[in-house]
Amino acid sequence: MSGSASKRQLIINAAQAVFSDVGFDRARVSDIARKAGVADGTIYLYFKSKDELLISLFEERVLPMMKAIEGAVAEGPQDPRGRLASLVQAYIDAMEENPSLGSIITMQVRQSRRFVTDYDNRPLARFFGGIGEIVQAGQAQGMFRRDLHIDTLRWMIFGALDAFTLSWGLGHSSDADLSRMGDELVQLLLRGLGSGEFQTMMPSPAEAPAAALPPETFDPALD
Amino acid sequence: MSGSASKRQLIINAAQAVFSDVGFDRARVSDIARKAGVADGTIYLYFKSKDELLISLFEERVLPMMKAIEGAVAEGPQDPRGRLASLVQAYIDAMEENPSLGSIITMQVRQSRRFVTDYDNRPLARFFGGIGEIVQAGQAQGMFRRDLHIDTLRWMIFGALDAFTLSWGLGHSSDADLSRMGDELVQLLLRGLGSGEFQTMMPSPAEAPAAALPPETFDPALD
Amino acid sequence: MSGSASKRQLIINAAQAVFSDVGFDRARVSDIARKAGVADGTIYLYFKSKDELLISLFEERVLPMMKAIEGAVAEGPQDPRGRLASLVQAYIDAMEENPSLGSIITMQVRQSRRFVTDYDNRPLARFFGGIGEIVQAGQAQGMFRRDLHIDTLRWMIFGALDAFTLSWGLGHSSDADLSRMGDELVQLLLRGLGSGEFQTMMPSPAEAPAAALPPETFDPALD
Amino acid sequence: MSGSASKRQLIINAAQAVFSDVGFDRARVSDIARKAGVADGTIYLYFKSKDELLISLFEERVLPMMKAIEGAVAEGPQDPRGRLASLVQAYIDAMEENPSLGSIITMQVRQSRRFVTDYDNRPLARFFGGIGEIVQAGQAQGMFRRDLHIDTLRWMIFGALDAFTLSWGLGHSSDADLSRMGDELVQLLLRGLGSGEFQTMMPSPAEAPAAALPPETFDPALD
DNA sequence: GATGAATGAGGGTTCATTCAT
DNA sequence: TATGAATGAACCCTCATTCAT
Repeated sequence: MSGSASKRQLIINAAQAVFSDVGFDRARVSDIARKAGVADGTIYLYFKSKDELLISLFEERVLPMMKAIEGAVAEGPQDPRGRLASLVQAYIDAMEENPSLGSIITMQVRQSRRFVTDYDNRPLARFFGGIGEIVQAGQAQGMFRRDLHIDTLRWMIFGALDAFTLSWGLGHSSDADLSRMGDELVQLLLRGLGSGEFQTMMPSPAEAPAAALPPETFDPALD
Repeated sequence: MSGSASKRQLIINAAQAVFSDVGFDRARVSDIARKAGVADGTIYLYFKSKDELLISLFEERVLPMMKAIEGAVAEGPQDPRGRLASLVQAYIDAMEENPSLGSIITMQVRQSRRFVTDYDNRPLARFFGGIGEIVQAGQAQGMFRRDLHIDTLRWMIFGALDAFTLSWGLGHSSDADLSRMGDELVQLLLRGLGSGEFQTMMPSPAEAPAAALPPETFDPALD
Repeated sequence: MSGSASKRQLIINAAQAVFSDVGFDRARVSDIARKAGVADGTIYLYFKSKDELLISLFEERVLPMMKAIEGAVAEGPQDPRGRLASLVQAYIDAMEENPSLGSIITMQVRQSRRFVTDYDNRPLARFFGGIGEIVQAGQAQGMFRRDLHIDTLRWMIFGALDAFTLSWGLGHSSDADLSRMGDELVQLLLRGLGSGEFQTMMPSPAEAPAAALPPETFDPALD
Repeated sequence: MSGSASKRQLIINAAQAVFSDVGFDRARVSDIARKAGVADGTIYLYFKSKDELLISLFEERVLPMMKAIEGAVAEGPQDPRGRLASLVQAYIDAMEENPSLGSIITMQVRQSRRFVTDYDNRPLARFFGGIGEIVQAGQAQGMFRRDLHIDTLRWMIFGALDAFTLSWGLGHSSDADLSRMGDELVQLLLRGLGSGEFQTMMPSPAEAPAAALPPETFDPALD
C-alpha cells in the first residue's frame, strides 16, 4: 500500500519535521529515517544525499507553497495595495498551516553562503520576484512612493515576514499574534508607502523638504 | 607573528571569520586555529569548547557592538523619530564596519531553539529592548501610531535590518546600497508610523477609524 | 570472517585480549576494532562507550566465570574444608581457561576507586561473598579457627589467588605451577606453615589458647 | 630556599599523591605540577618523562621503604617465624605510614606487563627476595613445612599483604583492621586455619596419607 | 525495492612535552 | 633554573553513506 511515491513523501515529511526541529546540520539521517518509519538506507533510494534531501524539500514543499501564495495573490484584488495585502496574508497563512516549513525557510536561508549559492534557491527567488512585481507595479501606477528602491522594499518585506515567522517559531507569538502582525505590517507598509507627496514629517534626505508642506495638505485623493 | 593582538583576540577574530563563512556547525576548530595562526590545542587554552567560543564571541563582539549602537542613539536626537533613525543607521554602520559579525548574528539567531535557550542571548535582547523603548516612547508621546503593537514593530524592524544585512552579506548589495536601505527603512517607518490622521486607505481591521483619535491631539510642532 | 561468533562476542573477545595486554587506559578502541576484525565505529553499535565495553566484559565474562565457580563449589564436597578447596581449584581452573580475564580482574580491581565505585562490581562482590560464606560456615561448625576475622580470610584468600594469577600472567609460572599453587594454598590455609612439631610461638593475641600448646614443643635450637 | 633538591622532592611527593589518587594513566602531569607548586615544564628539568617520574618514585620511595622493612626484619627476632612476623608487621606499618605509596604499589604492579617488564622492578623484587629467604630458612631449619614451594609462599604472602592494603585503600578497613589483619595473617601462616581438634581431613595431595584416615580417626598427634 | 549492520573519514578535545623568555 | 604558553599527535566517538542480503 504505501506505494513508493508515498514512501518518498514520508521521508520528506520526516525530514521537514527534523530539519525544522534541530536544523539541517544537527539533523541525523537516521532520525529522519526513524521518523519516516523506514530504514536509513531507504532514504538513499529516493535521495542522493542529505543535501539533496534538503533541496528536494525546497523544490517539493517550499516551491508549491510559494506557488500557492502566488495563486492567492492572483485571485485577490488586483491593485497593488490589495496584492501586497494578499501576499502578506497568504504568506502568513502558509506559515501557520505549515510551521515547520517556515522555520526551515527561516533557518536555511541564512545557513551559509553555500546553500544560497550552490542551490540557487528558486522557491524563494520566486517569492522575492513576487514582492518585486507588486512593488514595481505600485510604483508604476503612482500608488507607491517612487523614492524607495525596490530592493529595499523587497528585503524589508521579506525580512519582516521572516522575523514574524521566527518570533512565532520561537514561541514568542501565538497564531493570532502572527495574523495580526501580518495585518499591521500591511498597515505600516501602505501608509508609509502611500505616494502622498506630503507625508512629510521626516523628509527623505534624497528627495525633498516636505517639511514645508503642512500635514493638512495631505490629499487622500492622491492615493 | 603573534604581533600585538592577544592570542585570544586572534582566535576570536578567526572564529568570527570562519563562523561567518560557513556557519557554526560546519566550522572546524582546526580551521579557526589555522586562520588564527595557532595550534588546535591553543584554542582550548582560551575557550572551554567550540560552543564557549561562540558565546564569547557574542559577549565580546556582539554585546559591545550593541552597546555602541545604544551609545550612538543616546548621543543623537532624543525624539523618538530621531532615535529610531539613529538606531537604524547605527546598526547599519556597525554591520558595515563588521560584516562578518552581521552574518553570524543573522545565522545564529535562527539556530535559536538551541542558542536562545541555552545561552540567553543578552546582546540581542538588548538591541531588541532598545527598539521596544523607542517605539514605546514614540507611542506614548503620540508621535507614533498606537494601533500597532510594539512586538510587530520590534520584529519588523529587526527583520528588515537583518534582511538588509543578509542581502549585503550575500553580495547582493554594496555598502552604499546598505546605507541607503537604512535611510529608506526609516522613511518607510516614519511615514507609516506617523499618526497623521488621514493615512487611512486601509484601516486597521482591529481597531478603528482614526476618527476616535482626535486629529488635534497630534502636535505638528513636535515634528 | 565473521564466522559463527556474533560480532558482539568478537568485540568482547578482542577487548578482553587488548585490555588484558595493556590495561584499560592504554587500550585503544581502534586496536580492539582491528583485533576484532571490525571497523572502529562498529564497536559503538554494540557498546555505548569504551567504559561500557569494560563493564559489559565484567557482566558477560567475569560474572559467568564467578557463577561457574560457585557452581563447582556447590557440586563438590559440602564441608567447609572441601568447599574451600573447591573454591580455590575452581578459581584457578577458571583462570587457566581464561587467562586474559584473570589479568583484567587483577588489574581492574586496583583501579577500583573509579571502577568499584562507579560500577558496583557485582561479579567480584559475588566471589567475595562466596569466600565469606565458606569461612563463616567453617567457623560456625568449629572446623575453622574462630579467632581470625572473616575479612582477614576473605582478603587473604582473594589476595593469594590474585597474586597467583598475576605471577602466572607475568609468565613466572606455568599452568602446572598455578594448579599446584592452588593446592598448596589450600594446604596452607587448612594446616598452616608449621611443620607439625611445634606450632604456636605466636599465639593469637585475641584468644590465646597457647597455654594448651606447651611452649616446650618449640625447639629454639632450630633457629 | 626551596633548593633544587627539595624541588625534586616536592615533585615526587606530588606525583605520589596524584598517582595514588587516580592511577598513573589518568594522572596529568599538570596536576602533579600544580600540587607540587611548580610549573609543568619544571618537572621535565628533573625527570625525563612521566614514565621516568614513576620509575624514580619507585627507586626513591618504594625502594627505601622496602629497605626499611628489611631493616626492621634484621633488627627483630631471627628465627624464621619471628622474621616472618616482623616482615608482615613492618610491611603493614610501612603502608600505614605511607598510604599513598601503598596504593601505587598495589596498582602499579598489575599495571600492564610493560611496567613490570620494561622496568625490572627492583624494590619489589627485593621485598620478594626477602620473603623467599625467610621461607627458605624456615624450611631449611625444618620449622616450616617443606612440601610447599617457595613461590607459592612468596606470592601468597605478597598477595595477602597487597590485598590488605587494597582493602584499606578502598576504605573497607581502618588502621586497626590493617594491623590486626597483619597479625592474623601471621597466625594463619604459622598455624593454619584448622581449629586444632581435627586438623587434616584434607591431606596435601603431594604427601597425602590422610585419605585412609576417616574423619573420626583424626589424630591430633599428626599435627 | 527495502533493510540496517557495517564502514571509516572526520571532528572535538586532551595532554605530554617543548622552548622562548 | 623556572616558567607556562604553545604545540600537535593521538584518541574517542559520530554519522553520512554503502552494500550484502
